[in-house]
Amino acid sequence: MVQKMSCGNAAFAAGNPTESLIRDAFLVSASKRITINPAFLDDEKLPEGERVAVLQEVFNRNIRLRQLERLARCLSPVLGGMLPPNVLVYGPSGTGKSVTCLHFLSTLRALCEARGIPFTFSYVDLTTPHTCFGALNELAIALDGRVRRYRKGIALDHMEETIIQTLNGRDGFMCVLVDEADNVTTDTDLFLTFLAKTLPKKAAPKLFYVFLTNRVEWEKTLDPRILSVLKKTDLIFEPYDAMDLVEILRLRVEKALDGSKVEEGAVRKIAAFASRETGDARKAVELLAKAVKLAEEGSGRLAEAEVDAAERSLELDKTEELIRSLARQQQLALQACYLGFAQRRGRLSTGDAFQVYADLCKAQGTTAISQRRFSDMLNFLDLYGLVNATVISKGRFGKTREMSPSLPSEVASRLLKQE
DNA sequence: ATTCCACCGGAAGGGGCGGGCC
DNA sequence: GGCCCGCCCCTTCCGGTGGAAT
Repeated sequence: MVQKMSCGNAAFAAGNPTESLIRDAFLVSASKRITINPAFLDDEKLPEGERVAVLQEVFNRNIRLRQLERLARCLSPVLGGMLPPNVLVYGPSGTGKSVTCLHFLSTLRALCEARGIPFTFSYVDLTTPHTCFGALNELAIALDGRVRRYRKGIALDHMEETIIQTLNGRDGFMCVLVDEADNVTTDTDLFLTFLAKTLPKKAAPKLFYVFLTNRVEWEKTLDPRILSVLKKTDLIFEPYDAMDLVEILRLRVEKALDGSKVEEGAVRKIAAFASRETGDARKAVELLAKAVKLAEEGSGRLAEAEVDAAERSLELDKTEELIRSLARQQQLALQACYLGFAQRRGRLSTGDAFQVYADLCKAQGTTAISQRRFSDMLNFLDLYGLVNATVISKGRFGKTREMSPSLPSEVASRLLKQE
C-alpha cells in the first residue's frame, strides 16, 4: 500500500480508493483520539519548565501539604540566619520525596533572596547505585555544575579535596539534597563521614543536608558514631492516598487529554488500583497512559473497562520484562521448566527438570551448570513467582521439589516459542 | 522399627572479573 | 593505563531428611 502512495499524479486522481482509505483511517483514529498533549503522560518527555509548572499545580492543590509543613518546621530557621538540623526523609518510591523537597528548597531560596540571606542548594542524584568514589563524583559534579565526570582512578582524598575547594568559593547557607542516599554500595560510612564531619569543618558555607531514602532500615546499617555527628531529624512521607491520586490524575487528564472522553469513574478506578498497591504516583500515571492507549485502539472512550484491561496488560508486561531481564542460564532453566510442564502435564521434579534443561543446553550448544546450582536457580524462580515450587517427600521414592506452572498461559506459550 | 530413595542445602574452595588505587 | 584485591558465581562434597516400603 505504501508503494501506491509514492506514484505521483495518480494519488491526486479523483476517486482514488487508496486516498479515501487513508482519509477514512485518519478520520476513524481522529474520532477516537483522546490524547491532546501526550507529553503530559510521560514525565521523561516533559520539558523542564512544564514539569515545574505541573508540580506547582500539584502543590497548589494542597497535595503533600502536611509533608511540606514538616519540612518547613525543620528548615525554616535558615530565614533567621540559624543553621537547621540535617533531615532524613523516608518514604516509598513514587511518593514525591524528590519533587517535594526540590520544590520546597527552591521556594526557600526565593524567600531567602527576598530577605537578603545567601542560600543555595545542590541536588545529588544517586538513583543508580554508586561506589563511594562514584558518589563523591556525583557530588562534585552537582557542586561545580560540570557535565563531565572526573576521571576514574583518582585517589578518594583528592576527590574530597576538589569538593572542598569548590565549596570554599562560596559562603552563606548551603543545602545538599542527596537523593536515594542508601544507594552507596561500598564504604557508605566513609562517604557519610566525609559529608557529616569533614565537609562542615573544612568548607566555608554553613552546610546542612537533606537525605532521601526509601529504605526504613537504612539507618540501622550505619555506624552509630556517624548518626550522632549527623544530628538529624527524621521525616516520613506517607504514600499518596486515593484522594491525592485522584487529584494528580485529574490534573494530568486536564493537561493531556480530551476531558469529554474520559469518565470520572475510570480516573477513580486508576487511583484506587494505585493506592491499593503502593500509592505510587508514577505507577498511576503509567496506568493512565496505558488505559488511554487501549481506549484509542478500541472504543475511543476511557471507561472503567479500559482501566481493567490496562492493569492486566501492565501486569503481563511486568512479568515479561522480568523474564527478559533474567540471566541466560536462568532463562534456560525457566524454559526447561515450562517445556517439562508441557511434556509431563504440569507436575515436575527437580531431576526431571534438570534432565530437560540438560537436553536444552545440549541442543543449544551451551554448557549446563551443575544440578546443585540448578536447584538454587529453581528456588530463585519460585521466589520471583515464575514457577511454583514446594519441597515434598515421596517416601521411598525420595524427597524432591515439586514444581507447577504459575505464569499466565499467554506468557508461558510466548516463552516456549522463543528460539 | 528399619531401610532407603532422591534430592535438599550448608560449607569450602577455585576461578574470573571489575572496581579502587597508584 | 595497569596491577591487585575482594566479591561473586560456580562446582564439589557431604551430612541430613520425610515418609513409603519392607
